[in-house]
Amino acid sequence: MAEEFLNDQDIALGVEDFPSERDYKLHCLRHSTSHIMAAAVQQIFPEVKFGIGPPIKNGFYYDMQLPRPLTPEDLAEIERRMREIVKEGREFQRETWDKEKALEFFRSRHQDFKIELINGIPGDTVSTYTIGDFTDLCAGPHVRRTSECKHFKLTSIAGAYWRGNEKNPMLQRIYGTVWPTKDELEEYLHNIEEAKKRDHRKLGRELDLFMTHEWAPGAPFWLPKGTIVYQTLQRKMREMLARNGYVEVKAPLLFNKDLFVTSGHWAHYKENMFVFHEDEETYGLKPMNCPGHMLIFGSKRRSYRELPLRLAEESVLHRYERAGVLSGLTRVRQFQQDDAHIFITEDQIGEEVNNLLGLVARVYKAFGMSYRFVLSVRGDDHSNYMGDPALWDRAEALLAQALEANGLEYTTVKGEANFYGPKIDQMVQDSLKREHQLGTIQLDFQLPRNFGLIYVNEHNHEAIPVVIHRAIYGSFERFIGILIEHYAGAFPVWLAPVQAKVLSISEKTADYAREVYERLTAEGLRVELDVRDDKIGAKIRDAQLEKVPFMLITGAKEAEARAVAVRSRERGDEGAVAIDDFIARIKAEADFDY
RNA sequence: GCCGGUGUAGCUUAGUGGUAAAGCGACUGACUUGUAAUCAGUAGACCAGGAGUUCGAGUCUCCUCACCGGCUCCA
Repeated sequence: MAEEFLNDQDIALGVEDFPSERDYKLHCLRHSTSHIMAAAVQQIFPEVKFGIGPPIKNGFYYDMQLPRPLTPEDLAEIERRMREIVKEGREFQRETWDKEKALEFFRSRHQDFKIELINGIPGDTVSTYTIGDFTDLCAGPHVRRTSECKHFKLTSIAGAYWRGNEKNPMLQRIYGTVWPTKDELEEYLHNIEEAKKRDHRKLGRELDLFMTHEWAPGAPFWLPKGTIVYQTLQRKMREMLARNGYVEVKAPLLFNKDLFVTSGHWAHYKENMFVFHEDEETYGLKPMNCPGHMLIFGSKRRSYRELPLRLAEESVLHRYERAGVLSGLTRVRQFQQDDAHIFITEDQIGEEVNNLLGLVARVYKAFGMSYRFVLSVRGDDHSNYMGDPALWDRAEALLAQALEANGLEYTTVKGEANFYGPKIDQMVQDSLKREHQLGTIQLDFQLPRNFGLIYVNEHNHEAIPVVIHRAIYGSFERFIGILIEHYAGAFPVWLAPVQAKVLSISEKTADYAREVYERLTAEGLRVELDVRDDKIGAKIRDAQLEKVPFMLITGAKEAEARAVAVRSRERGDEGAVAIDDFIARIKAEADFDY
């Protein structure tokens, strides 16, 4: 560890908790810059009350209560004062104080949040760090001097509840980023700009994939090109499920509230449902397919010989998401899932979850997407969950075993389980590295009991089935949103809304271009025709911006030879080939199954 | 839902109290083109919606809606 960099007392502090020295160094740098920001804010607003100011991925933030909302001009002024503090090269001075002394100190400065924090710290002492006239409660570690923190930028202002609880007061949060070198800072800012170009909301509009309208918040319109992507994903998934023992059903979208009372959604999920009244009855749009599938299972006497019974459904679902959380395709109110409910015996859980994890791996491999698994288990307060704690223990253990049996890395998160059971979620990142949940495998010991579901086992006894709720894409909407960003809009041939575009050199060869277009269309390919009175360069530019995989240039030479000059989206001019040869090639590329 | 911001032509933006602009796109015409933008012309906006202040509002105030960045919550 560079001794110049760190505070003497901090050199041994916590380094072993980090995967590398660089991570440790970045942690200190970010945490220290957060203190510098707080010191600058205190100069401008002496009455500020500080919350917490931790380092985070790529930067840091500090939460604070201020007399008025911050403006972008404030950020510039804070940055200016931070640069002064950096230039001064103030030393980070660590001290250990008795709690009494700390309480007195922060009380005299009306730092209510710090007092709350001190009271929550075990032991008799706390540590503080001082840079010049700014002293903060802090466990450390920090860099030696503020001059280490040169390459920073404040990035945004946001609101955040004190201690993350929406019943607590909302503080103002300033986000910033900081790096060891100027180049790294610039690279980081550049990468963010680049990532914004891949934003699915921007590309969705530019590529005519989907649109939204203020009269239907949270409900995307799928335009012709987006609908091709949507339906292609549906078709490939259906084909795979059909090969893997699933049957598809279509249940109603609108149900009497009694269904949801029975399922438990009325008690636990009503706030997220669209509910209305008709004929003195209360109805709800289904937010999930599971209750309908429970009715299908319960509609007749079932035998163990029917299990596993895998009911798939892609119906439209509605969830009332709070207005502030809607976002593009990744958080919507109306969507479809590649949903299925698998009814099994308790003995079949391990094998079924194993098989499912295999399907998941197969699908995601097709897109080359990276992901991680999260095992969500229940929290400490069992009253939030339905059913016997012993059943929960069993369910949680079975999911962990299946992950381990498949050699999959996962993290366990307490308190994230559904009210009816634990689950394995699959997380992926969008282009800005924000994480989203896609696939999910949820064990459920509760819902079948609520619906009184039974099957007759091999001993002619009645038994209660276990249900697995599962989706591989998650929702089509969110999956496509992620996929657009993953490919930056340049879909592979099998998924591309337009697989090839025929471009005529001039009007003289427009007839031949049209002939090629009709020939390819008749072969079942998705083709567009551009015979505008424009230069070939302009047509290529447009097709390239539309991210069409193949441009087929047709001029006099090609008409003569019954050929097309192929230009690849990725590789440029590939020369002329016979029409039939091109058809064979593109069909080979479009031939695809999970 | 909460905090902050934004909303001007299909898209990207200019316009800070006095007659709504530009580029791209669209349309029309000319050009007939060989691998990322040919030229010219035309049309297109009650400035998100509503209320108010003012002689006068895209511009100031208030309310509503949508969107963006976060928080909380979740496919």
